[in-house]
Amino acid sequence: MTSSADDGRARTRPAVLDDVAELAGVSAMTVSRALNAPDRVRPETRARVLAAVSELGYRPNPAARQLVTGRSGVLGVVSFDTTLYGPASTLYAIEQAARQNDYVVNVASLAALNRRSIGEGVERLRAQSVDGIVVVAPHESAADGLRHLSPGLPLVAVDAGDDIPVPVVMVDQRGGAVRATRHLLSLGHETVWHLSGPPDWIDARGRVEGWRSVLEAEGRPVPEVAAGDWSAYSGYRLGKRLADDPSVTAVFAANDQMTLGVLRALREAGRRVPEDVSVVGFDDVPEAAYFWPPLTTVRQDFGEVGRHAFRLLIDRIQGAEEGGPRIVEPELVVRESSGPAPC
Amino acid sequence: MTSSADDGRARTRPAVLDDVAELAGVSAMTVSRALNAPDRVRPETRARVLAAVSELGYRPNPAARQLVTGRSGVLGVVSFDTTLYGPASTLYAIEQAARQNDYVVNVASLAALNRRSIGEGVERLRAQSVDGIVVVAPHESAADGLRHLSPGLPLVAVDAGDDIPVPVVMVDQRGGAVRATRHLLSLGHETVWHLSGPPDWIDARGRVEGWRSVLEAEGRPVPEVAAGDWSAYSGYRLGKRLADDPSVTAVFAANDQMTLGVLRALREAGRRVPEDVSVVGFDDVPEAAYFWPPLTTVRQDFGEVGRHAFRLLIDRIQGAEEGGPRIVEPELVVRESSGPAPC
DNA sequence: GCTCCGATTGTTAGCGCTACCAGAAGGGGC
DNA sequence: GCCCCTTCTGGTAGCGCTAACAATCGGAGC
Repeated sequence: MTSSADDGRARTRPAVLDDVAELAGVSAMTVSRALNAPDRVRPETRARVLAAVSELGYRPNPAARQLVTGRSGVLGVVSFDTTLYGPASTLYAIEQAARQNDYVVNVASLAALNRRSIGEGVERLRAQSVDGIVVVAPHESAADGLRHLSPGLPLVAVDAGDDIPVPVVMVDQRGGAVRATRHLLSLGHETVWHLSGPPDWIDARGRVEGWRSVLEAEGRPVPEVAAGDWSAYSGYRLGKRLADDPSVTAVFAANDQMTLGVLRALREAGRRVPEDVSVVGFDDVPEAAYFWPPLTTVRQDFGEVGRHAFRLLIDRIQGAEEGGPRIVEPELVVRESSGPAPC
Repeated sequence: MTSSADDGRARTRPAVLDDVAELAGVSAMTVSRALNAPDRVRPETRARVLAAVSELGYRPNPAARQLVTGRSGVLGVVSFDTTLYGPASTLYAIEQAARQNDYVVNVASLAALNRRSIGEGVERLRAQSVDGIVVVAPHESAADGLRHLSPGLPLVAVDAGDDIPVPVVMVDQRGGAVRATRHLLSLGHETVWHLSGPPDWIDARGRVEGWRSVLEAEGRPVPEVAAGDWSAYSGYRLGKRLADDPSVTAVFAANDQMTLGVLRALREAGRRVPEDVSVVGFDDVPEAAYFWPPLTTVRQDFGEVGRHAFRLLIDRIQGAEEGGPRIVEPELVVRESSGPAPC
């Protein structure tokens, strides 16, 4: 009865728990329970409460709840350049998984990539009291940054190398590169040239290692590695050099964008793919099947990576022990850019 | 003095405002001011406070602050599939702008696109009490969803059409399509075929309109529009049909991915680009310059879009009047996929 | 009939911070 | 010397919620 005035003045301020309690004729605590622990309240009571909730359009105030429970229901994702296909896909998968588990996701995209920026990203999220953080930054500076973080916040890293003190989800870059290189050798090529990503990126390194290990194991010549920056432009620039060398018959480039540049360089030099030169990429971006020729490449399942990262983080938040790294195996997708070595 | 025990037990719980106050020998209120309104505190006092803050590693509790101020410092972004280049770039720009203004960004990626999912995305963010929301979902269902939202939360839409009750940032899709179409006509082509995006997407519609308006104004035949789904595959499939029709000499596709598919279809049919057929895309994704041939396309400045959206949202949050829509003009980038009509 | 138990609801206190109002201290004007 | 005004600092209360305990009630068990 005392609130009848409220009805008159229409809804001037949003409803709070007490308003619901009053309307339902119960205590605030009961409303709280009806919402958070339904089976600790008699069904009729709960029905009355829910009716009041919906009549008033009540929304729980997360700040108030967090203040007392200490949990926010927010996860943070720190990532380098979420414009790139890999990070964007990983972020997306994390976000989907989070939603299904009633978490929401805060992002901190890094414009630069160095130890400081990682730390800043983490701090920025921590200042919002997220419950945990996924760091997606497969760069040596990230590994470095992670080693110097103040502890106390559940944290998971993606592709950050295995020598860091946090649980990690990794794509087996090495294995992917091994598959790509073996594939080319099995087609009869004498050896394989590699255009790598930036050497300070963890996954670029893994791909170089995998490629090299196969050549060495097979006793093949190991050509010098040229490093690009993941961009199609760098692939084009480095590809031009390879195109001029008639002994080059097989190229493995560190990602699909670079490969696109290589394809263009080869074409401009009049070398046919795959008749004269075979080309293999990495990632399997959605467009790769429509490159010309359709690209043989190594598919990374970023969705899987994101889901693992989420799971791992939740486990950490709930206090589980730190397990070993979760490894996601990439898969060779053979299309038409690779073929038998020319005679 | 009363806290000397704390030092002994090492840091068992995180420092709070009172701890800082005690260490600095001031009241909690003064600490709060030193941190939030530095010029309302004597410099020496502030220095003492800051020293105490850093000695204790104090971090303000955002939940507590929000509870009393009513503001969270969090912005929400609702977007469809942040894996796509456009949404990802817009999100990225918003995030960068937000960071520079001490906001953080909470994402809700939509897996499906319909009125309900938009509403759910907004509700999910609102339940976290974000200070405002940007909806990046250039789809008619978004416009629809936005019309049915409960009010009271600052909201800005990106590319959502101009008939909705929220401020909006738009790329002038029509203008971009006009430029692309005029460019092709100016090269001597009799008319231009269009492969559109899904017709329920606002920007797909704008591009169709722009294209059609030029043809009609110039009195050219208006070929039937075939609608794809933005994917390279759909471009390929529809492109095959065009490739079989020798009267087709100029194609404008609704985005760069679809254009990639078209290029492949043309090549498979033995039609040369640009000698036999000219092709123009839309977006200017980073790879477009490395397609074969390098793609003439219409560049959208997603960074600009994101920055505008952020600005607009902040203005709304601070209670500014709703201005007209902000329009971002796209720009034609001429490369080598378009050339003179064959004689 | 009385005790005891579980199921249900209520009461109290406090999470960490800032708005609001007071009070104290210092400086200028007469 | 006194008053007023500005500058700085402190006390009090309360934001909206839930943890922890207390209270109540109906019925089972004897």
